[in-house]
Amino acid sequence: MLTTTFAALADPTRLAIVTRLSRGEATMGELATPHAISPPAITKHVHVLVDAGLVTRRKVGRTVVCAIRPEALSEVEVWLGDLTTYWNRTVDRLADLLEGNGDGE
Amino acid sequence: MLTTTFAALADPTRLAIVTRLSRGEATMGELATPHAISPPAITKHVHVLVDAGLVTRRKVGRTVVCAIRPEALSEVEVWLGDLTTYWNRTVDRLADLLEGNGDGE
DNA sequence: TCAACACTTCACCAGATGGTGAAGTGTTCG
DNA sequence: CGAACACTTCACCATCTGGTGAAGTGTTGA
Repeated sequence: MLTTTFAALADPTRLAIVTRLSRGEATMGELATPHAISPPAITKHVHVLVDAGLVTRRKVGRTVVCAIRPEALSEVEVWLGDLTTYWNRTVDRLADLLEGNGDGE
Repeated sequence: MLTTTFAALADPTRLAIVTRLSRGEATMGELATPHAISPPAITKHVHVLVDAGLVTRRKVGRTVVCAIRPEALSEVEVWLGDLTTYWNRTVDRLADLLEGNGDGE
C-alpha cells in the first residue's frame, strides 16, 4: 500500500536509513551509529521499513545486513508520474483558456 | 522538509484528497463527500496538507476552494531521482564484479 | 567453556494523531 | 431580518508511535 510506504518514509531516522542504504548495504550497528539512538529503536525502525517492503534483512554471523529494495519505491514513482500527467493536462487546459481558444476538452 | 511531505501523504484520506485535487480544484464539501467523515476531520486533513505545502486554500463566498501545489512534490521527485542514481551505480558495480573485471571504484 | 558481542524482545511511558459532537463565524438568500 | 448553509474552532477521547531500560537469544573467539 502506498500510504504504508509514505508512513515508513515519514520519520527522519527511517528516511536517513533508506538514504544510507541506497549507497550500499549496512549492518544494524552501522545504521545505528549516526543516530544517537538505542539498539531497540533501530530494530523497530528497520522492522517498519521491512514491513513496508523497502528494505531486506539477512543474518550474517551475529550481525544483520540490511539492503534497500528499490522496487518498493517504483510504486511512488508511478503515483507521482500519474499525478504529473493530470496536473500537466490541467495546466494545458488553463493555457488554452487563457489563449482564448476554449476547446480544451 | 521531506518527512513532512511523506507524513502528509501517509494517511489514506489525505492521499485520496491529493489525488482528487490533481484532477482539479474542489471545495471542502466536495473533498468530504467520498469519505464518510465529519467536516472537522476534513478541515484537519486539509490543514495538514496546507502546512506541508501540498495544497492551497482560498475563500470563495461561503465555500473554501482547495488546489494542489505540485512544486511540493518535486522535492519528492528529486529525492527519488538521487536514490535511483545511487542504486543504479551500485547495480553497475555489482555487474562489474560478476563479470570479473573488479575495478568498479 | 564462557565472556563479549550484535541484535531482539518485552514491558512500559509520553506525546502525537485521527476521530468525534457541540458550539461559533461568516455568507447567502427567501 | 433571520434561517440555512459551509466551514472552523474547541474540548475531548482512543489509539498509534517513537522512545527507553532490562532481560533474552544466538554467535564469535580467547
